[in-house]
Amino acid sequence: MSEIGYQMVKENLSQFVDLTPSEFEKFTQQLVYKSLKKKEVLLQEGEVCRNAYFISRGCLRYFFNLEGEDKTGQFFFEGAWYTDFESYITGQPSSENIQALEASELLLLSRKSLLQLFDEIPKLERFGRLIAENAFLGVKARNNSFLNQTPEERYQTLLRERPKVISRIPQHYIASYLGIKPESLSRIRKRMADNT
Amino acid sequence: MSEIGYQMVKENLSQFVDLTPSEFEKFTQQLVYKSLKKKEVLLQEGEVCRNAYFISRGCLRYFFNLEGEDKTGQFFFEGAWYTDFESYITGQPSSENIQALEASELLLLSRKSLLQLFDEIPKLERFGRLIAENAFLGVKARNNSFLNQTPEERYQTLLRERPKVISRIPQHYIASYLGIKPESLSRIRKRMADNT
DNA sequence: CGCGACGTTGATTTGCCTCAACGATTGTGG
DNA sequence: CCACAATCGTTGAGGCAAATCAACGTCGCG
Repeated sequence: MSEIGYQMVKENLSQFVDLTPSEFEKFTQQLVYKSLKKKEVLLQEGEVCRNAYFISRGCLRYFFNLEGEDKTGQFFFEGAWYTDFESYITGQPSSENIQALEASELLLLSRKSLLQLFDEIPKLERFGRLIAENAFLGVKARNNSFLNQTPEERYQTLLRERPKVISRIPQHYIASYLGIKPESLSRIRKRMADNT
Repeated sequence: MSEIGYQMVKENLSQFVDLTPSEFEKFTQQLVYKSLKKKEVLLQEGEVCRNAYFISRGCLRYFFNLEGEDKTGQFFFEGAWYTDFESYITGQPSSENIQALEASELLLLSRKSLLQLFDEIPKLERFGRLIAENAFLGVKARNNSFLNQTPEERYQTLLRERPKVISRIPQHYIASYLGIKPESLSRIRKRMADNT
């Protein structure tokens, strides 16, 4: 594991739980390094998601493939964890796809390793719970954005609150995330530019 | 607590965790009965959601109020638990409203009581975790419905998978849940009837 | 260098929204 | 218990935003 990745995991964990150096060591020993090329697919729908991914560099998205069309669920950047919880926890095949949008470096934590760590370091359960709670809040916020906002408003929220998405993600993926077509996002942007 | 409510909680709990009669007794002793009239509001946005609600009779919805208009997040029926997790856990003011859509009977479990029960009956933590996991899956499924389906498809899914919603919830609330106006739902129904 | 991916623009269609009106049903106060 | 009012669902006309289909320029990568 790279020194930088090591440091990033440490910072991430310390937000949730206080580990001694030796406990932290135990944690990192379970992590498996994986590098990904741009556009490489990490998990295909139908496969079981056996790992949680810590992104030490790059970014991921998860998406659905419907009738040949991609629908982006969410983007994740360096410093974050992602996994398909449902598949990870239950061992059922995943219904989503996970893909790197940039050349990325990941640290993989298998379900098996995580459960073992829970045994060895009980206070890690707190980490597990807080990660799950965060995931819940994120999904619910996204829900509310669909319920309460128009596509244009969702785009403006993105501009305001997640500049990384705007600056690093190709526009047609953003459209797919907003639930509209690339042409429509192009026109929304044009409209907004005209009204300035 | 009514005998029926008692039995329903027992059935609910037994899906998640195995309690001895005396443990179950401890649990039920913490529950507070509350009855609600049709349309009565249980929690207003801005208030802290201090209780989880077990619905022993009737149904609830949670909704947002935007510019005088209601946007329904979800419906819940007898036999289910609901609470605004974010507010319940953090103690922050809730941004949603909770309302009974029928005359309902609830059993309230305060955050304080729950934490105390976790201490007394450690295996209840499992119940807490599973409830949270279920909630997560529910929210994510709803997310996917917005991302992957048209309003008409969402309505058809509802028809197929949640007949209780169709038969017991007034149509304009269903429209608000689907993210459309009552007039549009009426037209969708007409369209579907014509194409039969 | 050439090809494919990406973003833009135009013309047209489609589905939902808005505003308005109108029965039917529900609920309430006298 | 009835009469009236409010709520609810439906329908019509017209507007608007996104989808669709098509074309085209640019950029990046092999």
